[in-house]
Amino acid sequence: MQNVEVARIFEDLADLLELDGANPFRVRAYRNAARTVEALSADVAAMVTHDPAELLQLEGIGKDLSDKIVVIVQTGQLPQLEDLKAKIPPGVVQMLRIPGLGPKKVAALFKDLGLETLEALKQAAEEGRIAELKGFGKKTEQSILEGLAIVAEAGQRVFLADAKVEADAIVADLQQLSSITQATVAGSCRRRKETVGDLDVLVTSSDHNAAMDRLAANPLVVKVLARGDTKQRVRLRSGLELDLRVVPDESFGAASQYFTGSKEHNIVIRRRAQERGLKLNEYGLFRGDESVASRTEEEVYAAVGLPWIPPELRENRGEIERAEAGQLPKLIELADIRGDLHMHTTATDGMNSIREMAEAAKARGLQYIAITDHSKRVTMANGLDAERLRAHWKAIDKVRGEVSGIEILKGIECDILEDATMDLPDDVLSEADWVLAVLHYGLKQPREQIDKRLLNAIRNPHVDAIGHLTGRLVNQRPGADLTFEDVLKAAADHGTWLEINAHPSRLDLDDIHAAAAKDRGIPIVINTDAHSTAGFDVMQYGIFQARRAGLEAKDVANARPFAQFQKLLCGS
DNA sequence: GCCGTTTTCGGCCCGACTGTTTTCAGTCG
Repeated sequence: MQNVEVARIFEDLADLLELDGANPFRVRAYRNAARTVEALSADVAAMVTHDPAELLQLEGIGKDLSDKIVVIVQTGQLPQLEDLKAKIPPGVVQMLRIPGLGPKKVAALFKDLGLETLEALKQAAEEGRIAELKGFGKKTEQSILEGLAIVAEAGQRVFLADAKVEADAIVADLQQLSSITQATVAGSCRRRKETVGDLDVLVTSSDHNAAMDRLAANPLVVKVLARGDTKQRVRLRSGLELDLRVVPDESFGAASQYFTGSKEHNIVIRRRAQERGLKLNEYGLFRGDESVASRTEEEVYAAVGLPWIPPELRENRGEIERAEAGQLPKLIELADIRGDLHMHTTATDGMNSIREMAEAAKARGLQYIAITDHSKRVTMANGLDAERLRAHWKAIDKVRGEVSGIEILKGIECDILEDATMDLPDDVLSEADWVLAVLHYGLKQPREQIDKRLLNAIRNPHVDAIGHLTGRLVNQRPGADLTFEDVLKAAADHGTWLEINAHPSRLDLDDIHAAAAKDRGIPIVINTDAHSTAGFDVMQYGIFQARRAGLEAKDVANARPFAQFQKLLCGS
């Protein structure tokens, strides 16, 4: 039983309780518990086995919830959830995904009209039966039909990389308007979450109509969904929805803080304000009617007794306590990166030659790279056997002689096979400058076997680092089931490093795992996994992920100059 | 359901917008 599975059960239970009309604060307690469990690097299943009383130490977990976690871990399910599932059909829960429909309205549709599926909902809306329901009307009925179409075609969160491009373009366009004095992206996009559900853009202007008209006229916008004095919501061509907020110039700091979130972070910050006799909203921090702070985020945080907290950390996962103690990390930046230790060439499934990759890396200011083409198991990518690999390394030697000003390591991305052996023999691996071991196949094997494969690779003296540890693909497939704590301990013991793969669809390690690795003193490498010279562009997303994990330059091996990098590599 | 040197009961962040309403509930972020 993985933590995410336990969290999922609490989330499902919260949804169902909400539909059942439960006390909203009780619902929140379940959602908080889900968050806590999901953000935990330790295994709750292991805690149950070891000593269930440990669960009570977790934030938002009391007697009742800790008992429920024990039941979930021991039986794989929760009777209370099963009871509610029997009472409320899954189609009713799906209705919650329709914009504008919350628990109250969905409950009415279910109870008063007996609608149990999205199909039944559509039919009822088309027949005009919904508008007749108390609290509903023609407009709600119409928006349900539109919402159903949206849920059917997409509704998924999009990669940060895609969302950020659109948000940045819209901000740049708004900045062209002379009446707009300041503009910024806020929300989860500013926090650099790996996926983004919608976009938030904040501007300061004395003329809210001009700002909203400008956004409405942007070619990326297909529909204005709502418009008031301070807020406009639009749908973009990509399907993403974007909220524009217009606030007075003097409120920019308070509004940035407010709209950047996260919700959980802001709840704690506002509680701190309350404790100081203050009230915090998007316009400022107030004592009575008097504004105490509002112009900059720094002012707002200072007024509640904290230093400014970088957006990437604002998740209420300990950053507020660290800020209070003066222990916020100095987060790594893109400019700190000196090397890239994972990339492909035309020898396997890359688009560019060794030389082209080396020159492109050098042009971006990198001091060293490792060429890491696939090993033979990856037949689809024309993976290298020992003979071809040795020839490839000879070709790298040749380029080393031709391209100056950049170090090129002879590397390999070697598969860890399903039987827990390496795809290439030790004598070949021993000739490499850099061995990145990875799982590509058999990701659905049972946890015991995945653990065995990873631990074998970590203990192999020729393996320098494990690449994209879990093999997860964001929004597409979960990672392999593994005992993360055992993997971390082994990596720390054997001096094996762990990669943050910067590709927007991988971002593996995730922020929680990367933070746990840092705590163990395991060096992290942030690599692009570039399959072309343009592939180097994704480094920024790896940096964002590292920042959300609280990593500093000193935690990242390839943020070191080459001599120091090599020294660290030899010592490990 | 959780939490607590103000509390073991009574709180639990805060405001904008919409639609269906004649003053507000529901939804959203």
